[in-house]
Amino acid sequence: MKPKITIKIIAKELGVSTSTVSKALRDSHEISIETKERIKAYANYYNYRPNNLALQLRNQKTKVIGIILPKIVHHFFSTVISGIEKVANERGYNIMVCFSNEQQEKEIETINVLTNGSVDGLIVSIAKETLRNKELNHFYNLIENEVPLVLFDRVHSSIECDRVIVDDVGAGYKATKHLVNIGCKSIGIITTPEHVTVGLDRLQGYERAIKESGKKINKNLIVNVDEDKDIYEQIKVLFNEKIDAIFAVNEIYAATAIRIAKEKGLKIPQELSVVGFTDGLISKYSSPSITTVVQHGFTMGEQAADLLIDRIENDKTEKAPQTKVISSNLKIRESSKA
Amino acid sequence: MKPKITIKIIAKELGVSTSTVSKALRDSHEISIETKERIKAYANYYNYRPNNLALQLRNQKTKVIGIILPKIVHHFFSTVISGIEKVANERGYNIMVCFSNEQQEKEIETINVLTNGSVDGLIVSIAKETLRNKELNHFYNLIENEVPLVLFDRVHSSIECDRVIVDDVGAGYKATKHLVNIGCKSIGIITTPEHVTVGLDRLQGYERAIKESGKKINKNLIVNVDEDKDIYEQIKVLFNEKIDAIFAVNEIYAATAIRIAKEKGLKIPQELSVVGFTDGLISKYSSPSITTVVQHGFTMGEQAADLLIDRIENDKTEKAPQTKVISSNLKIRESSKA
DNA sequence: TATCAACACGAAAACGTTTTCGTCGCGTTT
DNA sequence: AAACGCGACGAAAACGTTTTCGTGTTGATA
Repeated sequence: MKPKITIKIIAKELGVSTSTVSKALRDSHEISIETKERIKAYANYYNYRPNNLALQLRNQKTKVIGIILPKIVHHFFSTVISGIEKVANERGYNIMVCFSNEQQEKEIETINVLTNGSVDGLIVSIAKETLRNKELNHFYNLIENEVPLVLFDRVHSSIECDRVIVDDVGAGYKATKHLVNIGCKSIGIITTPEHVTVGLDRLQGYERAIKESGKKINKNLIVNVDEDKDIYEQIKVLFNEKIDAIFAVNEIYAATAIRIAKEKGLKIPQELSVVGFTDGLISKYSSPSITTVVQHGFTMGEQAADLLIDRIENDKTEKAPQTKVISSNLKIRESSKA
Repeated sequence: MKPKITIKIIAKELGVSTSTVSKALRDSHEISIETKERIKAYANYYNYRPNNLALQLRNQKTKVIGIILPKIVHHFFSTVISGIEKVANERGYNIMVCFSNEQQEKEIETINVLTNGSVDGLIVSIAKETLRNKELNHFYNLIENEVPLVLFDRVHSSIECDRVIVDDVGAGYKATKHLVNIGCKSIGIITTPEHVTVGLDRLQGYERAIKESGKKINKNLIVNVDEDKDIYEQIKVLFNEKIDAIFAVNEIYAATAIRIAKEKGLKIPQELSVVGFTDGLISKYSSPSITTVVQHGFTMGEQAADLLIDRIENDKTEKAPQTKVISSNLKIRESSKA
């Protein structure tokens, strides 16, 4: 990389001091018109651009926000990034994206690296392993050190910071209620292990809707998928039960369920209705297209970024942490008959 | 954000100089054992971590690589990021991800921001608008200034830098050949506008395979999709022709074609075989699952990162630009009969 | 006792900015 | 003629490191 032109060089070449150059470039009234012209012309000719690092060090702010996600090859998460980036960009920030790969160790490491001056604040969705272990010290430390932090989607109530979440309970309720409304009598649910809060919440919504319809909760209709094992086989078990509907807490589970149903010769939606979660490409393009709870990931990203940047820039206003609940809605498609 | 502890503070508190603290923490032999112990204990107690910004400024390197992509809510691109991140992480780098949104203006702006000291090098996939305009000055400037640069997937031959590309011609050939082999007589292709090189290359492979099979190229069987208009309608036109197979240069086009085929009552693969590109979730989970050219995005990301970091770290070895061609292979699924 | 090496540490520069606070010279005012 | 003000610029500190080059003290050696 060729060395870039600096204020120092300009100063030396033009026989003035660095202060003069700096002031001239910022159009200070302290500098005479002629000198300003001379300096600007030179700077312009050599395409001078101030060095970011130096500015960041001097201003004690980076104008960068760190994002830590469990993974990225994932429609919802990449959509959120997209929303964050839009707002960040509008408000003059760049984003630095890192992944925890669902591992606590990497999450901790990444937080450490980023908070050593590389970013002004953090937007995080917690890794599964961390949620399972309930080892949240690295987050408590962030709070302790007053690092601007926004958690989204995968959050934890003991971490006192701004949050952006989906109304997962409500969404689970809506999805299940829809199935009840179209006449389904025996509704199964495919969800995550209990430590993943989003899955737990959606399950709660499911249970409320079931009870409301006057039925009891049947444990056999609840599948908690352990992603370390074979997903397909775990879901298949559900088909041993007599069911006429499935609510899956994500796209993959829904698509897998549909595949199994087809293999079993079940007609969708005539014999089995399916509702998924996350309005990704699978739901849209698979056939039958899948009724889903749309999560508005882009909006979540936007809100998270706004919350974070507000927090960064209004350090004075020690406002209490906010929680933004993004309401989800059902997009009804072919997999559940109207 | 609470002020972090610095070497200066430690020095003042312990009544020594900053040099001593710095040396002690790096275990220099110049410092006595006792002093080292004292300083380390103090630093450890207060959880001292060196400030990245200061290090970057001093070392004149950031250990950050910039990534500029046309978009992120896209299976292939997010997979590439994933590969880049893996290697970057292993080799001690962080990634800063930005998007051009396919717009030349934003691409230029982003390049400018990132190269003002924020990153040590750049991995870019060129925006469609840039390719259309053929305005590549911002890339020529990078080369001129010897900024380490790796282009992937969407490249341009006039930019002299390392590249990682798919053998798009070969992939297009393989896909079409497969259709020919299974007995298809009239094969349509759904591709991009001509300025997108990847689409053009795949078309070239298609044409070669068609000619090889002893047929003429029929212009009516070639659809160049303009993404600013309605994709569905443009693809629909192809169905006016008598076809028994379609090669689509991406997942969305393939899925859309399948949808239209189903609406028209065509059986897949009995009456129409379909081959897509990019082995994303749609291809895998849609039904029928779609035969696709798998692009190995993860590998591409890994290679791109390795090329870039090599370039960054071996500034001395003025090696000629390399081009890595990642060969793709066909994953045969239900949408094309064997 | 004078010399020298080794030891343990500090001063200062450097990375590239911005900003506060001089300071010099010149013209105007009383 | 002395005082004052102002225009135009420079010196220096600051952000947090690392590293080169001193320098003062101690103990051993000649």
